[in-house]
Amino acid sequence: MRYWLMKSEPSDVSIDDLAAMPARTIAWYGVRNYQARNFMRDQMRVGDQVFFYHSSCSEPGIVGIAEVCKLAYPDATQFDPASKYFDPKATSLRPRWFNVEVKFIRKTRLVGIKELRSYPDLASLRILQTGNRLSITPVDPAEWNFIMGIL
DNA sequence: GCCAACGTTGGC
DNA sequence: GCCAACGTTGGC
Repeated sequence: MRYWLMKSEPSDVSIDDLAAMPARTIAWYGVRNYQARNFMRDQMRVGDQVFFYHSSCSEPGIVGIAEVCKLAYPDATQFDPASKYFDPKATSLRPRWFNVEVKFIRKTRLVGIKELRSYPDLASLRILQTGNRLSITPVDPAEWNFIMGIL
């Protein structure tokens, strides 16, 4: 089992939005970065644990825990001309984008990016590295355990 | 709104 | 394959 951190803009999908979904699950649609796609398509397995992170907002940081509940499959929005995620180069025979589905586990207190940066134990956390913009990043077990310990 | 740090695109 | 131009991310 692996650990991940997944960013979402709360104005798009917040942790509360996830908790309010019918089965408390959501398709992680809209990823249009190959590295992030590859993590979902090639490495994520059902049961992997996820830190849910709010980005591009007034209080960026970890806000909850989720779990991968469905393996990657083609992202439906790439085929929808009305979607902002439409990709004219994608076809059903050759889909370009994939998404997993995640399930709400629980909310946590807000662990802001400034606090995350304050812990030497988290110095190697991927999202804290300069210039890292990946919306999905792996989290080392040691990093996961450390953060679980400060929640 | 700014801007650093990317990733992608497309002409050559 | 190179690389300049462009678009995006995301904290501040």
